[in-house]
Amino acid sequence: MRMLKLKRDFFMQPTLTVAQELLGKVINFKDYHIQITETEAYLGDNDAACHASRGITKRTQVMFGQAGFSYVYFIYGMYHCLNFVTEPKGTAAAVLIRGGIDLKSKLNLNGPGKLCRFLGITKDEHNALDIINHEQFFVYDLGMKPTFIQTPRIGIKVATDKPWRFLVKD
DNA sequence: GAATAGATCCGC
DNA sequence: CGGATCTATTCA
Repeated sequence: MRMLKLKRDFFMQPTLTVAQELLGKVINFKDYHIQITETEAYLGDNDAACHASRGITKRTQVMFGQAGFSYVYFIYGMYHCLNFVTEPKGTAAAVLIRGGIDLKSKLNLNGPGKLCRFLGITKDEHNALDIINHEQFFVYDLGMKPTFIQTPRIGIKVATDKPWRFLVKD
């Protein structure tokens, strides 16, 4: 099985491209291997649904940084959501990991909050990590190209006309 | 300082 | 549907 660790070049691509290409990739987090089945693209420029659309804050500053970093935010007082930053420094954009499959337990982690709870990802410990140069937290490619479908994004109230959600066809 | 809404999930 | 209860924005 081919196991190719993604380089920063991958995340430097346009965000919509990265969101599509991430499907079928595997997140290695400590001893967990999560195959990504669902992503959403968030573009800071002209995307009202993006946290960074109204300027830089302490929470969103990571999205303005370099591609290939993790962006973990805390929401609703209970759940964390994992994103990967895309685009060069100065451009706020990220891909939200909405769902995946744990390759060991075969659990279907359908939902960003669920996924992060399973992995034990927290904003305090795992935000703004460089996943290109990290021992226990990175993404690798198995060389597979799953067929996917494209739908409007979920759980937001604005910009729902943008079909920037991608999920692997079952 | 207070009020409110939000990229969520679970239990009743 | 309501609860959990953090973060950022808006209003006073």
